[in-house]
Amino acid sequence: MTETSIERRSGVALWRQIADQIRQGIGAGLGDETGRLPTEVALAERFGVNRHTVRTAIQALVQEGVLRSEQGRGTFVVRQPRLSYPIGSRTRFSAGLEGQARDLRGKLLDHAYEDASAPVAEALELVVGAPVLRLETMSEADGRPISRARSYFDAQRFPGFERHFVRTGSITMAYRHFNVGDYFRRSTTISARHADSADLEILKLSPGAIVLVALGFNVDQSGRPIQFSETRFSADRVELQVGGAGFTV
Amino acid sequence: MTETSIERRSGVALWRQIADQIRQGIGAGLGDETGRLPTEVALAERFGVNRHTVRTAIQALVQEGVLRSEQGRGTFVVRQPRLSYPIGSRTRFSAGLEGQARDLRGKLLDHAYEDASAPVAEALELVVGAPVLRLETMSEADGRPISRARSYFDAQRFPGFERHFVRTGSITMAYRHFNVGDYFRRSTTISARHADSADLEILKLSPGAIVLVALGFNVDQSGRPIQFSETRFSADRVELQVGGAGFTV
DNA sequence: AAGGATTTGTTCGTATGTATC
DNA sequence: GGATACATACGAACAAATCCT
Repeated sequence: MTETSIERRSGVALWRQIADQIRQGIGAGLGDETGRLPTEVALAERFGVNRHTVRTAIQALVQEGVLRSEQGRGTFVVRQPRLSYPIGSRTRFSAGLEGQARDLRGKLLDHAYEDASAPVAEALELVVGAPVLRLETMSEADGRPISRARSYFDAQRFPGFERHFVRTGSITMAYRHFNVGDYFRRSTTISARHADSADLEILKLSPGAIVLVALGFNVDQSGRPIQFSETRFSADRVELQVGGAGFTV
Repeated sequence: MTETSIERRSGVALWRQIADQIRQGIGAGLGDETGRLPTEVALAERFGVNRHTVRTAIQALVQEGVLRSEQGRGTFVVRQPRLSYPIGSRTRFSAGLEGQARDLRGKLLDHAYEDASAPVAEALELVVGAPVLRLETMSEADGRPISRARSYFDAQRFPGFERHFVRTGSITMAYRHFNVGDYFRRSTTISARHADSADLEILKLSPGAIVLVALGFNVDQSGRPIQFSETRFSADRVELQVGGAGFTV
């Protein structure tokens, strides 16, 4: 379903283009049943480049944890299927990924009380400058970084929200302390871009990696906005699932 | 909401990274109300690079049609807001983008009758090797390439489907000739990756560009699968919208 | 058990592209 | 525009680990 091709003088180094193609190819079943890649010489011939260039690409992917090289034996795919993250009216981090990973956890990286900027104020239906809580979080599945998120909450309605989140490790549980028993995802807007330096560090990606960006907008049972967030998923580790698979749209 | 950052020794030339950031920044409102970019000197300072490097980036974007430079006046954004493509149970190309562009059209690039591969057969609930129709299409909004898609249909249920599509320019209309009055999007799986060479050519992208990949799965009113497709959207031109904005989830 | 073939790992040198000043 | 520094890519040769006969 994907053709291989390399563009010279494109501003993107050949080794990076090759690394990207190999990374893609893995999802499409590159490598035989044992997970073994073609030899470096074969790959060099196939891409029309020197063996060194292929080696640089492979080293980047080894660094990333996608491949594993063994002298004398070959280079092998480290099997790590992409997590499927459900998006729908009941979107929640923990509930969606259960069964796909043994160890799921959310971490609070940072938090601050700020004055709402125009887009944040509009999303939360507050006035510009109203106090809001900004939460910087990240999530891991079996030790692999999956996503990072920046979320905004009405600081007057949810004072000390971050403490409840830290104690329970869950947004859903933290809401309970403010009598929000249930809540819904009103809308999600999905785009994609290159990872910035903060993404690279937090999600442990290599330069040039892609992130899926989901702008989410949650409301409580009465339809009042309670959360506005931007979540960035590592595009190599996650796909977003809308509908199907027996969950409520 | 997005930090600007440039990575040296990343395998991506600085001018390309800067071009990517400017392209993204345009969607986020970079440039003042007249669409004028900061001066080359200011941009160079902001990105921490030499002015020549910024010039190379700008020249690439001018070539791409995103910017326009005028000697003595400045560099200006050619306004082209990102289209918002709704994804839900009633996902249709034409209906979703109405009002966002004046001229919407779908083109048939290629078609062929083939034997179903394993994943296609599974999605359409056919046996492996059953005859299927493969359609290669693309779509444009006001002359800009928006997406390309590869779709599979049960060839026995929809013989000559491609002719009806060519005549009407619409999948929805083509279904009518086979007594499928209505149909639904059962599920959509979204991922992102670097554009391959076919993407670059068909969508008129530059190397290193990102595509949003949506694996979609349509069923008729009785719940029988009727279409399986992979659509690739230019991530710079389109965002995907799930829920909200007054359309049925 | 021995040795040749295969495959990855390392080290030279050279040319070109990218970015700075 | 020209000089300089560094990253990228190529080519050739050899070392080290593994596999197969």
